[in-house]
Amino acid sequence: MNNKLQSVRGTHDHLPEDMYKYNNIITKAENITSLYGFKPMATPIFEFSSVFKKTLGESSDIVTKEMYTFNDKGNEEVTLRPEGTAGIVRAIISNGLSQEMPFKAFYHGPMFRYERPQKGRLRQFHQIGIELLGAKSEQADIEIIACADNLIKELDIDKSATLHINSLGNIIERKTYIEELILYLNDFKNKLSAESQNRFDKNPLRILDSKSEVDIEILKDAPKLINYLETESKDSFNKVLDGLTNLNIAYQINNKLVRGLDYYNNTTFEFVTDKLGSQSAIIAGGRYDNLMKQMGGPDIPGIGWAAGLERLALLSIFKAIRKKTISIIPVGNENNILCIKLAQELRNKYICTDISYSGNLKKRLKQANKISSDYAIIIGEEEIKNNNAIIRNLETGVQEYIELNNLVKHIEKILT
RNA sequence: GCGGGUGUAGCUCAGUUGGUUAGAGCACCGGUUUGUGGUACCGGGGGUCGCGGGUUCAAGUCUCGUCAUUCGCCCCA
Repeated sequence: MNNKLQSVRGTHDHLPEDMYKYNNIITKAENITSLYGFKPMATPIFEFSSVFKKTLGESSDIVTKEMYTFNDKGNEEVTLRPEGTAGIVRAIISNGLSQEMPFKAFYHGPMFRYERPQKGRLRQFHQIGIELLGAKSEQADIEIIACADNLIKELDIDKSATLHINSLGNIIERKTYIEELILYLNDFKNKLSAESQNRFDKNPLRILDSKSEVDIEILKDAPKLINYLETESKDSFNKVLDGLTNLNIAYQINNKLVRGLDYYNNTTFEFVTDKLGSQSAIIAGGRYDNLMKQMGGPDIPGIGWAAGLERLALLSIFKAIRKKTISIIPVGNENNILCIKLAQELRNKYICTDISYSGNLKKRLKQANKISSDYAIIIGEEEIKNNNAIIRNLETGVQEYIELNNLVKHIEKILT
């Protein structure tokens, strides 16, 4: 195999079969989110780097080592978007849409992260997401999670996904908690795993979801974030949980769930699976009440989620719905014009029509069979002479002569 | 970024302790008297064994590097 020509590491070609599957998921997502009032929207694939640096957190892994950043010819520093939320929020500020709250956006498209590729983890991957701006109410949290749950059920992957939910509290509560956590962990600092020791200074919250057994053991008696939430945050979290219960959405409180992006607060959730190895999150999101203000816009709260298209696709079973197809087979070259006109007529009636380009009758029938056409229409000299065409059922092999004038109507009839 | 596995035809894989022109199935193309496909039979094309060094009389087989992929860590969708 000559592998000189290959796509860049961590990027995949989407061949027709993949596209059918991906488009199916995107269409379902668009339909379901529209039931909740989300409107489609798209932002550029790259932004000024500051859009991401400011929002994701200077110490986050995404910003420090995973961004595709470069200077363009005008010497502007730009970055291929590593996620969708920052761009949507930027667009809302840029376009003055903060007058139209609440604002509900649905988006999908490629994202880029320089990571080590693995199954379900690519350098160019695709996300589907929604963002709801301008709603502080827990109703928004509930609705958005319900929407994700709905999508998962629609894709028939609800049996392989579990909803994990947590509350990060507000900024002040989290700050107090982090201080306490550091105080507690300080005694064990040297016993922590190497990664966690590293996180100790950079982002201690992340130590919570360490998989190291030593860390887990140490964390057993660590202070819990939930105990540091004030009444307001606690009530809010309980309202969200209540709402989910009332909607029959099963969840698991996971107080170790800490999202890697700095802009989250209060409700944070993930739909996780155990079927994709270490890539467990398929849909993840949460509340980001400070993001817009932090970006220099008005003080408007937000909440949203993003789903990994490739991960959803790996979990879902999809069979493309094949449309009935007609193959038109001209015999000899004299009837080409007539045949292409006929094909056009059928296509105008929304009937999938294939017309063969070359070969003798045998080869053309073979071709029709290969693309699994339902019927073949054969038009040669003899047929023209008699003003008719052969219509052959490719499944049964039964064929009959139909007058050219009635051909389109006849085909419409047998296809229904 | 760290550690492990894998890499032979378009696809799935065989290739014995390193030894002559590298195989199979599927797929593809052609044929079985040329105006009838799917089945059957016959035939054919296609691989510098991921790439680059090294060891050896001799390497798909051993070794090193590299690229890709995959698993775990990390991170996350």
